Amino acid sequence: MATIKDIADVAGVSLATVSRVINNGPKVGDATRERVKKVMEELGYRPNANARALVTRKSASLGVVIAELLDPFFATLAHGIDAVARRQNVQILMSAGSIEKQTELKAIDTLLQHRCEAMVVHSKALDDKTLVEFAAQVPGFVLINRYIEDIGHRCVWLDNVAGGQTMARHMLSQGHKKFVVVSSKYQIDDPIQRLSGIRKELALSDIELPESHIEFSTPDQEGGEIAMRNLLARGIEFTAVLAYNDAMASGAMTLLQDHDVNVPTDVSIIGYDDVLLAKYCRPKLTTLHYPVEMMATKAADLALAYARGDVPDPSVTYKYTPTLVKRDSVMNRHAGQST
Amino acid sequence: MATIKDIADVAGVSLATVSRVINNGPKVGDATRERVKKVMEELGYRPNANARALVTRKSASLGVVIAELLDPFFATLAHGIDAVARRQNVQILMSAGSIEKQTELKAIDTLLQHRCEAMVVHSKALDDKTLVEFAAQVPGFVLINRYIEDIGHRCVWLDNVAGGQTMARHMLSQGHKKFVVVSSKYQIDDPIQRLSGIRKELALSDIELPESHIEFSTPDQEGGEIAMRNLLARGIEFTAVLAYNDAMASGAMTLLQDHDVNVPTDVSIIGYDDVLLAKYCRPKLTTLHYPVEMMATKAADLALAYARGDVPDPSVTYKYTPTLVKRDSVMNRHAGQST
DNA sequence: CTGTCTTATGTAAACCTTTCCCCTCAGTTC
DNA sequence: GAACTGAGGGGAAAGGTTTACATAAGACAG
Repeated sequence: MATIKDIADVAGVSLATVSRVINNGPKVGDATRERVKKVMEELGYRPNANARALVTRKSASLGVVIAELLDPFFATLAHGIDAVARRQNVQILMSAGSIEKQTELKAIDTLLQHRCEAMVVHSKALDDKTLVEFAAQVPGFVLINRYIEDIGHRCVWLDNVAGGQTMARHMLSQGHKKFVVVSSKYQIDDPIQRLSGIRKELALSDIELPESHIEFSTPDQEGGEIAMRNLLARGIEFTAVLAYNDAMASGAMTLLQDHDVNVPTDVSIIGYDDVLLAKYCRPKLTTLHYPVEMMATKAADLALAYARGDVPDPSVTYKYTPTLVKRDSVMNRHAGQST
Repeated sequence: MATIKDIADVAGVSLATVSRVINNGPKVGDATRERVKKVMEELGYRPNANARALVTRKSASLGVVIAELLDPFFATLAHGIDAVARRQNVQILMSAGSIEKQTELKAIDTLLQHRCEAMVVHSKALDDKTLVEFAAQVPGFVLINRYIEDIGHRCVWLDNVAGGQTMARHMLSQGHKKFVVVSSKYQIDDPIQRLSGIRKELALSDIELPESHIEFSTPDQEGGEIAMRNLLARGIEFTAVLAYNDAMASGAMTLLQDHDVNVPTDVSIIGYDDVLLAKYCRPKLTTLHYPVEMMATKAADLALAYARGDVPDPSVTYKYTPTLVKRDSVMNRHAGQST
């Protein structure tokens, strides 16, 4: 593959001049510029990104660590980041972290080996200290879906407690009094916070949520089915199901329907995330919208800005709040119709 | 960040020796090896991937070009590739091509700038010639979901004609005689081939498929709804819907249900791809399983193997065939029950 | 015509690794 | 004891680019 030197030789100029042309630098005569460009074209020249990164100590790439590409939630996340990367002409280095300590660590490490100075990281398995250390090393290290106070201005996160409250409040406003919760068995921040929000809100109405009314399972459709089966088997009476996410909600709903329990007439269900699935299950899922794509682009922009050395307004924080999306899986028990 | 030179100085050895330790090379005494390793540990040394790629002309990374991260089909594809990358200790460089000529071109170009010598490319917008040229330049250039004869041994693809035939054959076997097709409006190979397979199979039973029975729209749920709405508006009678993919099938199904048409009793629907959604929607979708994850890992393995200089058996080709997955969206009109 | 600016261009060092080739030294072999 | 062997280790070039610094040529004022 042609190098800058080949171009210089053919065009009869020095390496420096070619480099200036490539980078649209100043101090090059128009005639020379054109000639060099023409030669580059002819030889199919492509700058060597590695050499460039080596000498400039900048990588023109954005590292991304997410849990799991398969999950539509992360796919949306990746999509948002990709949009920014494309706009800013930056290559994405992607790794899945699987919410496992070793894997997440290795993913970040590899990114570091590439001297990637902007990264958007979704980490649930690593502890605060480790992440703060990485942040100290990498100027454009941005955390998504997690808040750590020490590096708060580099965290783009969702208020899950408020989310939990909103879910519960909506059900309460629709006249529901008997609740069960279908939660994730992975005890990372998210389910814990959402649950605490739920509890907080229910407490305001003097409703208690005994442990037996909460079932933990894998945060996917199958997990939702299993959790709901267990709840049913336990003979608990309820009219409202609060699910950890849309997948679990959908699974729970499927299982109820298989047991001839009508949704929402007999039992109402609310999800969380508002992924595509929410619109396409039947009945359509009432859920909380997680503005993940917006957050992803924000995180990517932020990472790239920090990497460039820009200092975004340090007073703003990047906390987002989920919003209620009313569809057809929740019924108003006062009025007797779904809302 | 510490460099090899720092390690050498502290450990009191030469650069060459440190390099040998890093690469587990020979010619290093046990004592020295240990000492160097210890120093590397202490200094938190991380090899510079860029410098390494520059000097070795190998990049230890795998380029991936896919259409669109949001699409669960591509998410699965990416997931399969990621598994291989992780196993082989290779970093993924990911770009979305959006099925647009310029974008796909640019994505590949960027990969090339990184001197990525293994890439898995999903391209629908670029012509054969362009791709063959790239393949000539990049040893590990592998095409997924596309077949080009000149580089047939570097294509991992699905037999879409056979897929179309299977869809039609299944519906015929269930006693269906009145067909409509919901296809993609993007006239790339896939919908054309699937449609031709359908036609071929129907012809065997002397059933014709007039143009008015085919509706083209975007290959997503909304497109499925729109297409079905148009078909209904046209007043066409049918009992079998053959959809371009699961998303369209699901959209079409939703619309039918909204019009009080029962699936599968009144109308049977078959999808294509067998993505997660097929299991989530109600009734569960009978569909063709596209072994995309298996194909993705195959493609990634192949790309990496070619990049290493290995020459896989040139006599084998990587053609896959979709298989029928029977769920609940198709009814047997002979027996009167869903199969 | 000399001196001073500008503008266009060239030279060479630096970025960090890998690897080829050379050197040294201790132990073997005859 | 000379010649050889092999292991452990070092020196230096190479890989492609950017950029600080140097240089050359022309423009222009005085």
